[in-house]
Amino acid sequence: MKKPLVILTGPTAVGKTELSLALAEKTSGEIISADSMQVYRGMDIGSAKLRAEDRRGIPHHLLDIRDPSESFDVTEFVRLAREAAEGIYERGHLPILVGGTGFYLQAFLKEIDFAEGDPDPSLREELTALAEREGREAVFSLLQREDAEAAESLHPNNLKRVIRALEYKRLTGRSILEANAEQQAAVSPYNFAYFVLTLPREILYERIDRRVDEMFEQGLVEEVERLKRTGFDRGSTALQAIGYKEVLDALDGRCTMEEAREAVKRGTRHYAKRQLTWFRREKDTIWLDKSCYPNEAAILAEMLRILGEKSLIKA
RNA sequence: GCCCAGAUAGCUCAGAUGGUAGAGCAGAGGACUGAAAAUCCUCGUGUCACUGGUUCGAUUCCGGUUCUGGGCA
Repeated sequence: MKKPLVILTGPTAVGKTELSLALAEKTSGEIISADSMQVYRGMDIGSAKLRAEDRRGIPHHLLDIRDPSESFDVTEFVRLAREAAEGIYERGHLPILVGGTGFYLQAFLKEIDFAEGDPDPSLREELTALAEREGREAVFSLLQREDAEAAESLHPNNLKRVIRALEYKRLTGRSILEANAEQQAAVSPYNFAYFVLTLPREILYERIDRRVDEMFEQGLVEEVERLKRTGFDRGSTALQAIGYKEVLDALDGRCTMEEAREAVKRGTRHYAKRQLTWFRREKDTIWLDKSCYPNEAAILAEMLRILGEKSLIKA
């Protein structure tokens, strides 16, 4: 018997968090955050993290589990999310994965095996340096020599992926393509419902603009100043976050705060677009266009109906 | 009112010594298997303001009109 699992995702600012609370209440669910930036403590306003006092007593897992100076990646996410899910099952509750990091959702859902090919920081550094010195093509040609097949599937400019392919090959002696193909065949061990909440692009972009303005009103700049004081390392994963890197640029005098605000809006729009591309490609997704329902209650009713149909909850 | 400079893709602008035009940004589509809020790829026809003239041919030259900046009254 497969274990029940609900996924609630969608592009940033579509309203996942709000809906997730009502859903959890109706299904005796617990929420596992699938958000690569909400894991960081002190990054609250810019990551649109639900405040503890607004969680209505519903358990939220994988929020605030790292310092911004620490790294975090999919494998850790999968490990921790699995642990959290175990506990939820033991309590007789339903795990609800909520968040917009599609890669994390996929890795958890399909239980992608990351046993082999641990990252090698010194190799990454070396190859990055080589790219800076001689160009990305130089690194790419290494891959062509060592794993021609993988090279063919990658664009020479996509340095991160080229490095990873090279790293995997050198560490395991196998092509990353081979490993990926194996994982691709994986069947999810879960009985799941994968909801993708969406909105017409124009409306979504308006919501994004509005939300970014709200973040600034709520003190995003102060939040970044605080992080900067406690050591916000320019190389850290946390600094890849939209909203943080732009404000930091402004604080460091690289642009005006007004320019930073526009850059945050633009970056968030681009991000939402990328998320939609990702979700479109995922199989077995259930799309819910908010603009097709009169209100949240109607969407919730539809979700509950589907969950009942799939025997994820008692009808 | 006069003088000068502009008027070209949603925005900022480039350009052809006359053969109907191109960048950046925005926007759209896509990829993604240990950095993923990251990383990377692809996509540009628009009455070249309007109107006369010169010309085989004008968005490009000349005149006028309108509008927008700036200056002088």
